[in-house]
Amino acid sequence: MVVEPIRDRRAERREATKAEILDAAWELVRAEGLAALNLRDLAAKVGMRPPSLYSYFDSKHAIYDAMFLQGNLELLARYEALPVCDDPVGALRQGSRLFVQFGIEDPARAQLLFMRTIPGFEPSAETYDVAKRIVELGIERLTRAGIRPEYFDLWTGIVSGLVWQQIANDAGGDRWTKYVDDVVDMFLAHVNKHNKRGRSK
Amino acid sequence: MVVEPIRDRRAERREATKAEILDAAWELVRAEGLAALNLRDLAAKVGMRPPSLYSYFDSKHAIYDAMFLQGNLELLARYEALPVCDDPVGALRQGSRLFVQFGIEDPARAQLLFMRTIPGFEPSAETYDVAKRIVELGIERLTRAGIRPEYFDLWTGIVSGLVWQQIANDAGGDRWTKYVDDVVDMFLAHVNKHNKRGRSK
DNA sequence: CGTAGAGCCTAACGCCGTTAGGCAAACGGC
DNA sequence: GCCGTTTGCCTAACGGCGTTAGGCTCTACG
Repeated sequence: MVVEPIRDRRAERREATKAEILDAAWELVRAEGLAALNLRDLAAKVGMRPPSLYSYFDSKHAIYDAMFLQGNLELLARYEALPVCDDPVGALRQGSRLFVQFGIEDPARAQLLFMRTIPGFEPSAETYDVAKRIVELGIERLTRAGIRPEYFDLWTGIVSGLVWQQIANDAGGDRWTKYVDDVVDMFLAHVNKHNKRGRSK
Repeated sequence: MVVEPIRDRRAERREATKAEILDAAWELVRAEGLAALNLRDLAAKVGMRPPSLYSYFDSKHAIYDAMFLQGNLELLARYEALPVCDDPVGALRQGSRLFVQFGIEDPARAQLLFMRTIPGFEPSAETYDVAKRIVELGIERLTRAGIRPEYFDLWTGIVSGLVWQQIANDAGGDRWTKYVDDVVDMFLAHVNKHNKRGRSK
């Protein structure tokens, strides 16, 4: 094995510090809320002065953007780690549970990823692509379950609403799993009814 | 008719100015986003210096609170102005359409009223009561349609999700009316199925 | 007419994100 | 092994934010 160029060591160190900053940011955001993040506290948490953060991120929005990317990568990884499920309905249920679980377990992250509440923050094109891939995975599941495209928006709205409602009500426990299953059932029953009507025409 | 005491004239004037400030705040919030509201622009819009706003509101959060109250009163008024609908299902559909319409027509207002995205802002007890009354009106409609309490949360989650989804996707037109009707149908079908199963036990 | 207070002002404070500029340590070429 | 460059962090400061202190002016009222 070749010796690593020293240059890479530096880059590694740099990436490690970036990761440390992001970890601290997540911690602050979880504790105080998404919009309450501020660079002075963040810098203090990683043992720096505020302006030094600008060696690693161009702006506060760039930090949000990096967090946005991290969150989406995490979600994508979980989707891909899901055991294969041959039953299309089971797969839809599985994916929906994953999404709701992901949203509920970290409300601040859900707010960053799925709501647009920070004024002036738009995810960069690169990070947005990952978000798109996740949407595609969801669409794949919907399609396999026999749901037609005109219902996709309705479905995402319903599932997001579930997450939002659980977060807003500080709902504990795992009652949400029943909700998810209920919603999958009712949605499938509804679109199947319409599909049949459509076919019989 | 007795002459109005001058004292009341002053109070009237004061209330008028408060209303003017709130109107300007709504305008700014609609144009720039909820969190982008700032006292300097707001003061300029009503022809004052920023500190003068403190003669009318104790803080920026007090302004949000007054807006929160106004928004809820508006929604309540619309609910009460709804023509009476004897058909329980029709009434549920009617109420749901009203809610979604209300949310979509002013996303910033919906964000203020139904999401908790402003750090540190909690509606005061007084204003919160109005919000509760609205929830009760919704529950009344659900009950009349034969839906049991355990489904209330699920329903509010679904309807809020619809609003959120329409806002997030900048969806224009009135496609949402179809969505609302779809959702009402599927929800009723679902809970009726469960009701019957429950009864047959 | 004198006094109280309402309504608005200017000045300033502390916090925020951000920029400018400096200084020491680490690096890479000779 | 020395020297210029680069890196990583620093201090100082700017403009914008919400907010407070304090003063001026004009109106209402005894």
